[in-house]
Amino acid sequence: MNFDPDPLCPFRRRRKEARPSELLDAALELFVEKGFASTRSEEVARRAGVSKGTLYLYFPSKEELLKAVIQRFLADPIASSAQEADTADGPTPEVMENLLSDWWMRIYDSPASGVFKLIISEARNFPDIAQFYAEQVIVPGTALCVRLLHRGIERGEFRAIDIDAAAHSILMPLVLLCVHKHSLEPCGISKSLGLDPEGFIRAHLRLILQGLLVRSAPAGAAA
Amino acid sequence: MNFDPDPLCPFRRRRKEARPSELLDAALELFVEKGFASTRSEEVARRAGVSKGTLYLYFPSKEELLKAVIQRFLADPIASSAQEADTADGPTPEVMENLLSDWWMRIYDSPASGVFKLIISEARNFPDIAQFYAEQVIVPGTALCVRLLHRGIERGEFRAIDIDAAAHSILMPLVLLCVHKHSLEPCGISKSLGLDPEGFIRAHLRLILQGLLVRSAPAGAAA
Amino acid sequence: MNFDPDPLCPFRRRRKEARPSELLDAALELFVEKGFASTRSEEVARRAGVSKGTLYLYFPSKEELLKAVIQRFLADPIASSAQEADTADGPTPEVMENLLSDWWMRIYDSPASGVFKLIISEARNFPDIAQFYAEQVIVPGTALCVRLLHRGIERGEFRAIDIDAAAHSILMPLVLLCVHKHSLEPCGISKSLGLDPEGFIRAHLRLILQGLLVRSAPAGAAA
Amino acid sequence: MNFDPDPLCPFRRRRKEARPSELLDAALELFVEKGFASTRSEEVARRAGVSKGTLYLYFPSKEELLKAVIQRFLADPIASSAQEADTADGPTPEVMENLLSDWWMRIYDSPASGVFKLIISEARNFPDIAQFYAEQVIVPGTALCVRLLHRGIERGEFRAIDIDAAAHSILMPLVLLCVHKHSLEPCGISKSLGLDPEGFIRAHLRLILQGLLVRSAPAGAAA
DNA sequence: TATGAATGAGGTTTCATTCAT
DNA sequence: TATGAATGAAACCTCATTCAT
Repeated sequence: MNFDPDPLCPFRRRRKEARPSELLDAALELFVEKGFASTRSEEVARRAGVSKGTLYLYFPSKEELLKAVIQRFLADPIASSAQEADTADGPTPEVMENLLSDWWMRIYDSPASGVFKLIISEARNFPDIAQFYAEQVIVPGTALCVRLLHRGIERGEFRAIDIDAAAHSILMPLVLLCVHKHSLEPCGISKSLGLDPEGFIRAHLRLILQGLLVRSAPAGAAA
Repeated sequence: MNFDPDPLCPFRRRRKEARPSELLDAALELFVEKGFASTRSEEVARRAGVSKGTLYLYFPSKEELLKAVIQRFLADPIASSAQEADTADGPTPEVMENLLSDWWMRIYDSPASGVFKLIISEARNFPDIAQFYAEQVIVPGTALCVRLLHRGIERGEFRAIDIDAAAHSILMPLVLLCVHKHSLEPCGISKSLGLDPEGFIRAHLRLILQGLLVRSAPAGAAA
Repeated sequence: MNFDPDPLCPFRRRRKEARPSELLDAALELFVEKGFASTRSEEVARRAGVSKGTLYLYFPSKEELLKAVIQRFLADPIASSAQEADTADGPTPEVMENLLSDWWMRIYDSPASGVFKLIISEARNFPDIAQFYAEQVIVPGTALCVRLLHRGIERGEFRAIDIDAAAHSILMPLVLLCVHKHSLEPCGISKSLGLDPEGFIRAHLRLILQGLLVRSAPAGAAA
Repeated sequence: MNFDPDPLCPFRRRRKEARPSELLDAALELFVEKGFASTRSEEVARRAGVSKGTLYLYFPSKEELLKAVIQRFLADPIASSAQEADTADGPTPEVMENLLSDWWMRIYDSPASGVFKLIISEARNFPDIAQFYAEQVIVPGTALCVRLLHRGIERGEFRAIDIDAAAHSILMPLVLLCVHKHSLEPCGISKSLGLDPEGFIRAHLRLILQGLLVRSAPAGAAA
């Protein structure tokens, strides 16, 4: 019944090879938007422009699709971009303020920002996802930050604080910013936060650098 | 007109009055643990020690149960405790370090800490919950923090920084700490953070107060 | 705990004895209104002014309640009143027009009229109800009608038609009138019928008596 | 733009197009037999030879299925066949006796006869069904009858009786005959009626035409 | 006798997954 | 490869019935 002599013309091949990616894009969007359990697999397929059955040609189950989504949107943009931060040069405070904010804004603006919300929501139902997240994001992300703090301390730019705690003080608001982008903001709660992300990130880093306390007055002061 | 014998013996009454609370406790646990959509209503009932039907005697639907959970665990422990913080006295840095960490540890230790994860996960599916959270938690929580910052600036203790941004720099890690308690930690990822919550909160607040930079005062000073 | 020295004061006794009747009234109303399956037993209890449990003190199940409803509203008003019709005297056409329409209007105006709808709806689910209806209503009702027709024929007032068929021609519209009262009319369809019941019944009987055809013309005619 | 192979083979298409009809047939049978509320949707599916889920592929809910049943079995066989009756010719009494009894026997013998019982039972629960019935059946059905009566009167064949009332005297027993076919008869009560439908219909129409009264013509006449 | 909290079987509906074409 | 009709397990919710008080 099928006379098609060329079952893989260039066009179809391109479509075919793009399918998994289109499905992953659609799945990320929907999983972040509605949660994993509340997203129907048919909806993912439809948003990717294919039918329900086709989804199952590429992913054996909805759960495997979730894992593929995490894999795809975690490994690439976060871990890879972390490396370039190490090549930075110059005074560490400037590196932190500029490079860190640029680095995170790329994450914030990318679809990967939704992965944070997704993982928070689904971690307990899929513990190996949590494990994967810890290894692929938390470890390299904090390591990047820790290296910067180390450098600053060694260079005499930073005080000798608790490096691990400081890394989290620095990064956690950035993570929550991504989370809010996909949870509260779509509900119109951005006003409550009152902050544009870029502005907040820079203000945040500057506050971490300088602290709240009034700078040592002419004569000795400060706690 | 009513000749019936006492319609509710003490025992029955006590059970009846306790039921909603027991159901809400069970529901919070499970909604936080597995997510709203993945929690079967019968499971909530069973954890509260009653049968499926009994749940529907007290809440007309699973969705209304969710709303009641949010209402119960948001209004009471978070918003109310925020008031006492205002009565504090003494140097603002100390108030921040002591009172703020105590205040938040009470939240962290209470079952209400799970509400943060729950709201992040469900906000987009139930936008009025997001609204409620903004009004009941974000607004009073940041207002408390903003008042403290104000006081510090007016007293000359704090630099004149962007108060709103600073409030978020202070609070967001505390929120994410609660979120992690219910998402990553149960998966055994607490080691990655490498920090006990109380220690981190104090270190975090001290970092915010003092900043990273070495005190470069004209004459030697600074801690 | 119960000090009541007189557990059956006159008032309570009266209530108690009235209970089954009140429950049957409420049950008839609701079964006719919503159908047996769609009526919740609690609703019956509430409309009778008692609680759910009390219903089960008087009737062992919802199904037995239905049977009691049928028994109560079938035996009494229909079968009993049929007897008096036999005592009538005078020209049979007048008896039919007057007595029959009075008799049926009493049925139509009584709550028993709803029983017709109820039985039509539930007969197949409860075949012994159908049997009971046939014995208690159809048989005596048609018998009454048959006797009247007999009398008219014997007296030379009526033509010698098929008596059984004629009885049904006479009675069926009266039955359907009762059915419509409880099915279409509450939906505002009375206008479509365009007839007040009393007027229709008299017109109907007169038509049956006189027929449609033009009365035998001066010279012989008619089919 | 669509390179997919034929999306619906003939076999699948035929099944798909037949499904709704098969489901409606099964639904009518069961709704008439057991009532709407007492019919489980799975039972409808099974009688149509499909599974529970398939039913919901074609009808969004049990209630919509009911409405589709009414629509299907009302518009087609009753209203449409009413038109042909108007094309009749010849003496009106004969038209009434022959055509009307044929017309109604077709209704009686078709599955649509059950719709009368169904509507009587469910009208109050679904008022728009009652409305639909009034518009689609009562109005055209009585209009057909009214036209016949009109013609008879204008031609001098019929006396000038109350046309609307007469139409109901004619039609109501026919309707109740259909109702009984699906309520009492399956319970074995046909004997009480003692009449085969066709015989009764003809006897009924003849009685309506001729009346009960003996022809008291000046000169001898009458059948 | 009367209550109404509690139960759980059973009904409606959804949706991940399969498979014939 | 791609489709979408079909399935049936499982979820939500209802309600007849029980029973401790």
